[in-house]
Amino acid sequence: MPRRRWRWRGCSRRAVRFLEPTLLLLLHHGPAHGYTLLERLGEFGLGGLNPSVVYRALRDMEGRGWVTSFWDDEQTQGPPRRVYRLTALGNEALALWTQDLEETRRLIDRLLSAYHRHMEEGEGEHH
Amino acid sequence: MPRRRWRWRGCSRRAVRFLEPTLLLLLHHGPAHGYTLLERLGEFGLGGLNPSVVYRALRDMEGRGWVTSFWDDEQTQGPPRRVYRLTALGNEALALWTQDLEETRRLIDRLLSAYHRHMEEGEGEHH
DNA sequence: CACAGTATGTGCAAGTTGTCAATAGTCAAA
DNA sequence: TTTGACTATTGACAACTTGCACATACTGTG
Repeated sequence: MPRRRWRWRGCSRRAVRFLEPTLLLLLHHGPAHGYTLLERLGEFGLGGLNPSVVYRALRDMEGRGWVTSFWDDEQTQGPPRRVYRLTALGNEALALWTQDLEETRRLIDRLLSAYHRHMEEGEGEHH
Repeated sequence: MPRRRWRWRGCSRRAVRFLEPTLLLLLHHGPAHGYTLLERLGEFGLGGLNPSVVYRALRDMEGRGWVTSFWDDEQTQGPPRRVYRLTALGNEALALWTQDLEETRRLIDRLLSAYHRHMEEGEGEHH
């Protein structure tokens, strides 16, 4: 019963892994509504994520004290909106996340350079 | 009930995400035993993974036709060992994986450069 | 034989992610 | 004034992934 990783359920597997740091980064620029954040995710290649996933991530981050939220006073076309604001703790989390991202990038670099090096030597043959 | 992402159960969360391409890369150098692969993972920063995870990944990849396996004839100190060998399909999978890794790296780069750029401008303040 | 080390595999609990659908407000056309 | 479209947020559940504990089995040593 092999797991079917290749099916790539839903739209994105990689995207969600970077959802949290991206949200933190967006909020680092200033408070924002969930819906706005959802739209701006596209700028970082995380477009097309299911809204539920994004809202859930925001609530989770609130649970950890990384962000706070309150209902917006202003009237808009639609139901009341929640505004999220980064906390000091969230700011630290962002810093930790960037370290994590840098490590991840080093890992990828090592992998890719090993791959390309071996490709040049072996002419792309697998033995 | 916030999920506790920060607890980082076990040794590694990031590591498993790069397990498959790393195994494919190692096998690209030639056939190998699971146990050997397990040990060599450390070279790519994936050390300390639970053996079960690695063996399971290998069996899964076999299920997808990326690798084949057979029992080693040679006697060694221990039970018979399984030898894994990359298939042509696995070779293609590796190529696809590297594309995926390159995209991921671009994504990380975008995120990190946005972070650092904003840090320089804003002097590290979050609003 | 008991035990340590090598080598692989199974099962399940716990956690994560995707999808669907519910809710709820505003606006505009028919 | 009902219908539909768009804005916003949330809850519940199924499907999937991962970690851990343990099972198995073979070899060599005291």
